[in-house]
Amino acid sequence: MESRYKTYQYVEQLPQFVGNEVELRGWVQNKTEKGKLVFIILRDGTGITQCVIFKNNVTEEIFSNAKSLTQESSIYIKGTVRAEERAPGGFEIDVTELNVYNIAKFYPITPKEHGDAFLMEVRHLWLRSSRQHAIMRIRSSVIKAIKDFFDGNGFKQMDSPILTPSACEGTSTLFETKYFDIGSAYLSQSGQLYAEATAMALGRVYTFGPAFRAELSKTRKHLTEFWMVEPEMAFFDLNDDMDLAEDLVEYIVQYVLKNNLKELSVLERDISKLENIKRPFYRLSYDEAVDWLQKNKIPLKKKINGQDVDIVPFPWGEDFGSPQEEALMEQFDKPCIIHRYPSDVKAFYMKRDPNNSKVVLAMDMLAPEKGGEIIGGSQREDDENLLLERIRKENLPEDDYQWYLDLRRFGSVPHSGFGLGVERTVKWITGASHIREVIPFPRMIYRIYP
RNA sequence: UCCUGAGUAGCUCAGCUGGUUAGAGCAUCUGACUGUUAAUCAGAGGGUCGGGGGUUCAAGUCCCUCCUCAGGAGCCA
Repeated sequence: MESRYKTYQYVEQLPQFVGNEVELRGWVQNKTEKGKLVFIILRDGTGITQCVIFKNNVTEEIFSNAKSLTQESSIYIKGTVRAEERAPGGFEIDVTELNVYNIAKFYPITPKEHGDAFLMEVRHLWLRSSRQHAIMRIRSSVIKAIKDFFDGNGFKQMDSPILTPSACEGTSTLFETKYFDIGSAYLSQSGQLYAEATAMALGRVYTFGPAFRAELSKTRKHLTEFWMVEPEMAFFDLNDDMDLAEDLVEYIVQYVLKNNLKELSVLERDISKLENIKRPFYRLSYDEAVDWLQKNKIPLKKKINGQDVDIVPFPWGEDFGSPQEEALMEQFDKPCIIHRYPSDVKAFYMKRDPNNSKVVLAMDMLAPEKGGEIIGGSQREDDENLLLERIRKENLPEDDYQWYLDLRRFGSVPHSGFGLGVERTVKWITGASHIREVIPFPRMIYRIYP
């Protein structure tokens, strides 16, 4: 689509301008001087290119302006594009004109190494660095892929409320805020329940928005504010749900491979590992997973009276923690879905397995290479009485769930859905070591600045 | 919240068993150089050693306390 708005020439278009004059606008990533030469690495958001200012080719004023440039100063340049092997990226601009928008003073992020704590303090500037730039472009691709996938498969997007009257799942700690005279409102931890209602109106829907958890998690895979896409499908059973989850993840990874090879290379990501992400993925029932843990003597780590205790063999009925998930995933080179968990460790809205009342029709997708849990989903309980029973058992406020029970009173149907964590997925695909790197401005316990 | 670890220049770090005026590289500023890629070379400026208290003739160093940050656990996307 041709833009109606003002367009400029960009670094990413340089190959088509070799031998011609271009005008570029951007920031000075680095500058070195060598007598009558000034080299500038110009960054314009689409890429970087080297610009050379040779004293004899420009006016005295331009040359002295070039010498006075500092890291991250913003400039306009005009010059001729030339293929140049010695330059990063293979192209170089012979500069004839230079205008300065702003001379940056004392940019704090130097080309040397920095610690994480410092970089988080200057997150608003850190985003300009090549690694963060690459991650943000991949994040944008992942979101585009998600929307394309659902839009192309007959889904309608619906938006769930962010302010909610009570907990969706009843378990997590929520952010609370005053809501006029009505009392308290809570920031949503999931749009799922509302997506279920909308699926009964539109058939197949997805909700895509932020989720908030006030838990005191302090790990490299948790944020207090994160983005989640949650499809919900009427007339889908657990198997349909798992098929859809696999298709989605395959589509996202292949989309990124098709569109972001340059970024993946900046991140030094092993492409072959991503190329391998094609259906079918692996699937294990919880029972099979527990068998494997027991055979391989993977313990359950528990705290009993303040003492760390390893329980072997792993007892049936306990939920998996990071140590179990990581051990299980070491054998796989593709994502693995674990399904049919004990009902006691899963949320109240999950449907009981008709073949085994001890388990629910739940599924989690774990990513390889320590990607961890990227998807959690289930077939939903569609029987009014069984659902009410679970709500009472978990001591949830029954009144708040009357509308949700209505969905089971007026034309209840089998339906399923899942939630995919955008940051967890981007972290896995990019190979980032910490989730805070894959969202522009991470919100974590102990950090809300900048 | 619990466990572990760390705070020394703008940044990354060194600083021994407590002992003279607190050290380096990068960044900043000045100068030199026509091919730099984290350029190099010469010079300059830059410090409440996280805060407070204590021990001592003497504390960046030892003790107490508070603060901040990082990693892990549980919870989960």
